[in-house]
Amino acid sequence: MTADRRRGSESSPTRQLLLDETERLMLEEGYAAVGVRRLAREAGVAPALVLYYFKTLDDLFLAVLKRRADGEFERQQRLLDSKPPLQALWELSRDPGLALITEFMALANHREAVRVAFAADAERYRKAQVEAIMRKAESGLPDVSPAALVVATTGIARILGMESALGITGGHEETVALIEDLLKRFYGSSSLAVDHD
Amino acid sequence: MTADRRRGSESSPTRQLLLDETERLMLEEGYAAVGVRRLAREAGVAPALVLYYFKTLDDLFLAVLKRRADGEFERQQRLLDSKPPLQALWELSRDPGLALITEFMALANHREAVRVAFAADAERYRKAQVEAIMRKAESGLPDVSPAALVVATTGIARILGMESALGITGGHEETVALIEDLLKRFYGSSSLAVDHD
DNA sequence: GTCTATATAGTGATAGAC
DNA sequence: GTCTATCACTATATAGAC
Repeated sequence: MTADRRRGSESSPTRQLLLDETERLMLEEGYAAVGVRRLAREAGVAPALVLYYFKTLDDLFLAVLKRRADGEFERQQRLLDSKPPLQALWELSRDPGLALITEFMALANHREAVRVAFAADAERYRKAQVEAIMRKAESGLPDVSPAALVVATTGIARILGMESALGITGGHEETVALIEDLLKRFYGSSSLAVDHD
Repeated sequence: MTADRRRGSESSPTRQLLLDETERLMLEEGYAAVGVRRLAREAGVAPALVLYYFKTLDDLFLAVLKRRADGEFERQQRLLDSKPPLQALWELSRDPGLALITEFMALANHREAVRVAFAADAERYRKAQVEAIMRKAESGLPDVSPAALVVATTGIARILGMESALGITGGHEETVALIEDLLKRFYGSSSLAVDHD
């Protein structure tokens, strides 16, 4: 299973370094900044070495996506179980660290292989989120579809993040206040001070 | 004012054709498919002619954005005044024709000139939307910030469109049902059957 | 207003030496 | 596992003929 799409071992330090630098480049300059030569320069290796570990750029992006998705899924599950799930979701989706997701969303529009993998991950995450809501459904929860709550909550959080990145901020404060007020009403008035880190 | 960024008259049929083909390419294959050679081939002209009308690719994208923004703004204002504004906004933001906006959003991440112009347009649209809500604020409207309602309504609609384009559909039906139910409660139970065209 | 021809630089990817 | 050298192709942009 390791034979034809990739050379080198999965645990190779160089390979990990290339994945790290790819994530950094995507976050700091966008996915378009990631190329064989540029990535090699950032990592301090020869361009051909990038293609030794990742036969194509698709393979590189897919590897970044996979490493992220696995790690983040576990983090999500932990948070979903540690506090009211909708509130956990709101905080998770507003985490600036999730900017990489936005970048992958854009990338998915232009690379079919990434699109397929990204969509599969997104559905997997969403399924787990809906299940967490249903699992912990308490009396305070309104009589609406858990799936709709998940989509609306994460969707608004992500739109706010995307717009902010473009310098669009009109109405953002009011929207954050509205959502956090609604969460407060759903879950009672425990502190909702969101700390991102 | 026509001198140094562009040659050719603003009403030139060839220029209009290039703008049309750019929009079509962006919608069908994404902004990355738009280049001097490709666009020229699609329009059936020589590559250099593209650069005769648009000195740089930035100028081309900016011209597409401007032509769209002007036309759509008028359409938005008409719809905002012809029916309950939040409902108008929901329908407007779900119009598949707005997929071009998503493409520009992605493009804005990678072209500073486009980012600035796009952000200015977005703030202008949002301002007009909030004003329409306030202008027609009726008894049925809930006691929440009009700006928050605008951001949430348009944001959810746009996220649904973006996800659909990637093949992510989990929870979408439920979300549409939730929003349309809320709109019904806000505005009474007049027909909400959405017709996109 | 439209074209050909070209300049300069970039890209992803491969072969093969070490 | 890492390198140099190179292939084939694309990019934006310009100069100047018609």
